[in-house]
Amino acid sequence: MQEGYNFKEIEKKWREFWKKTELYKTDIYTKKNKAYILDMLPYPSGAGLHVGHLKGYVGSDVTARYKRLKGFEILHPMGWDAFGLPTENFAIKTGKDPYTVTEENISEFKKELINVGLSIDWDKEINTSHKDYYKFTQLLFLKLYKKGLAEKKKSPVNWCPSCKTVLSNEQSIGGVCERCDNQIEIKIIDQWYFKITEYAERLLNDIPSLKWPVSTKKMQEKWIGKSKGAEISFKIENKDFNLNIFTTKPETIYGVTFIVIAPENTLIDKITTKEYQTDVKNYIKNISPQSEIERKKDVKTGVFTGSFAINPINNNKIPIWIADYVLMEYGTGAVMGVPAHDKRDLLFATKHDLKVEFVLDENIKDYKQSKMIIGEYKGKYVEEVRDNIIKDIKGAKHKTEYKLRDWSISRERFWGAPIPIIYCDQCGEVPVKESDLPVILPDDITNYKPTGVAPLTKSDQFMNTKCPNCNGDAKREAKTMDTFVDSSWYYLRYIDPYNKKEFGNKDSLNKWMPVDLYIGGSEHAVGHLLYSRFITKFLYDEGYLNFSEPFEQLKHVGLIYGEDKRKMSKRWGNVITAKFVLDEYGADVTRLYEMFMEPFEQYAFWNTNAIIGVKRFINRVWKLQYIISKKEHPEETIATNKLIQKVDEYIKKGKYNLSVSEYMKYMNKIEELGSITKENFEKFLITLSPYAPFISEELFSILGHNESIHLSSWPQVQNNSIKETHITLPVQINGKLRGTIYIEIDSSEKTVLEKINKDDKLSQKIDLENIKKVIYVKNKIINILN
RNA sequence: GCCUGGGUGGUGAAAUGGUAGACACGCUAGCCUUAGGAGCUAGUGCUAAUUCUUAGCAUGAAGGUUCAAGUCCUUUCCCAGGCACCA
Repeated sequence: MQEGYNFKEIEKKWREFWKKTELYKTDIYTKKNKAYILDMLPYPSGAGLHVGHLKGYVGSDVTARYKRLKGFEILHPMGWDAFGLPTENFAIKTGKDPYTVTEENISEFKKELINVGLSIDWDKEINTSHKDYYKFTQLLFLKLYKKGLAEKKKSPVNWCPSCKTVLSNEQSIGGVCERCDNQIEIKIIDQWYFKITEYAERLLNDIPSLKWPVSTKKMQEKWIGKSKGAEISFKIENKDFNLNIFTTKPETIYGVTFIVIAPENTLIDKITTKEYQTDVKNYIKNISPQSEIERKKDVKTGVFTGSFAINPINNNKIPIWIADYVLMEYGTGAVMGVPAHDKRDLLFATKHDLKVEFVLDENIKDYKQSKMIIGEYKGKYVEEVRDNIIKDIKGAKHKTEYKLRDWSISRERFWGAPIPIIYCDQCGEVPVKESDLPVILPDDITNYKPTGVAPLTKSDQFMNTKCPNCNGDAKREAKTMDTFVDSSWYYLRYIDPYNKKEFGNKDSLNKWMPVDLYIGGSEHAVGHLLYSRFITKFLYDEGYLNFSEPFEQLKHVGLIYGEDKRKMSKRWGNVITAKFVLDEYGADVTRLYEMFMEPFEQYAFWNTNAIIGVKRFINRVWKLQYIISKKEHPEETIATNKLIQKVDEYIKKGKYNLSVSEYMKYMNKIEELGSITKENFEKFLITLSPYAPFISEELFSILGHNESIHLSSWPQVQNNSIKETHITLPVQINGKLRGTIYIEIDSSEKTVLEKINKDDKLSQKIDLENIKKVIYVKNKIINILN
């Protein structure tokens, strides 16, 4: 009587065994080659872990286990992005404190991740909300501060009226809050910034060297948004100052018919003439409360200032307007209006009856192919004359602009790392001494409710301190850091998580970094991934690291949607929890199915019905132990070699779905042959073990091994073993498939034609006497043209 | 509008320019079973017919290159994701 496969007992047994034997512990000081396989730091939300979260973790675990079998020392850690708004909001809602909420969520997440059989070294677990971690987040702040790369400035910020906090540009894409989808307002307040813009050029230049998805690299390039052009200074009639504009097409200066400045531009008061003051005030009053999203209209509103500028190339007098289609944040907050060669300027000119003057015979397909039609350089291509024109314009210079803005990092919320700054009446803004870190979050706050004022101001215990300079009474900065700061350096901490003095031991960091394979969702294409690159470059400059890119290879995991094709969410009731699938089908089946259902990077709709195929497969794997035979079939050897090669290739390429197909093909073959040798069975189990670590471990031990399958080596392909001797060759006649013939491998054209001649069916279809041409690709195809 | 990806059976999907649809789900028939939402066997792109065979048609559409195109080139339509007044 054959026993069925009882995953519940068996998986439990091996989970305990792996824990007890510390099977997945990383030896940081190893002499072996290293591989750092990392998942993006999960946010332990109260909603729990669902099947979509698992997919990425299984993919990285497959790779980690594969590389372990290939003889690498593996660092495959896990931790928690534990600070943040949702936890704080949940705490407010339930009356619990964020510490407890976080602990509960982490423990739930961790349990499921262990159940799924990830080969994680849990000794290296990190938690960004733990003081031993955020001490170094604060240290990072101080290091940046000392280099002038962290600074407080009053500036317009994205404000979420619902979360009552500031958001970064990356968190407010499209003018809505990333967390709650509310519309963003623009507020002008004191905020802390990291000057990522200082690194714009380097962040851009290193993109080509990354083994990342093209789309992500392109997104970063666009986000950084480098444009080369010129800054041109315009004299203003009857005024003693100039107005600077930025343009990428300085050659069109001949066609400037007006100047437009942004409504937020501080020069407006000085430029506006008396008689236009009321108009201008009204205009600005009407547009300023509007959010950016409302400003993105094709209607180009604007108002005349009453003043005129002088075009430096031809001394033409041109009107200066104010319009909200000009953005203060980019360039100089003023543009030259060239309606003939700019769509927006044309819309504006048409609406406000402004002149249109052509400069170029514009080539619609390629601007570079346009020729000048007026001025000194008439008849020449734009590209050749640009530099000369910049030279010709008095007060013009080459200028490069970036769309990238500084990184806003301060938040008016409680559940984050406090910014280590002290305000002293005598000394002003003073950084906390490094030796005084961490600045610990207080435990005397019970009401976190967002009011717009940082909650930490309510804690006297926290706020009151002494000035590190003069020892006088002083107050602490009450804002906390955005969680993206926590996660901008965490990948370093896994290497040396207990280090009390530094981010991590320098030698260890340099040995283990960069991350060899980084797996996570594409939603972090510009936020987290750009911040991490910036921080790595900064720490490189500071001499802590000898590498300047943190993630060598990046792979995105596709989202899993609910069975109803909507995003998995409590709101729709379509969440398939990790717990449910693991309880129902076990870890091996869950893992295999998540890898099998579609290409890894692709989004998918969950389908519980389809999981049965993998379940059947696992049951068949279990039954292989009953058909072990001493006699090896030649086809069995061929199939085994092929399996090893294919799976090897597919894991390397991240084509996880295709390796699962290979296992199934192999299984079909073995069942057809009716037996398998112990040796081949072992090889099969080892190649399967990265995907199905439990059943492969159990069967390996049943085969008599005392040591874990996960400590064995990837099987070798036998080169001198039996190879396929015959193949089926497709036969085409005039380009159409008419049949196949079974031939010896590497047969000559002559042999093949003879064989076709002997084939009753094929020879009837071909006029073998009148062959015009034969195309024979060895072992691939033969095409006979009559 | 711009930047990425994609359009292949009833479904998820495979295919270094060389037998399109591997592998799996589903479906159909049969076996086994008290039962099947378990298991096993066979079949399954579409359309014809003279149906154990054969022919034609099939990878969003239209052209092109080639002995040969899902794959390369040109035009075009549609879908998904991202960005979007960046001068």
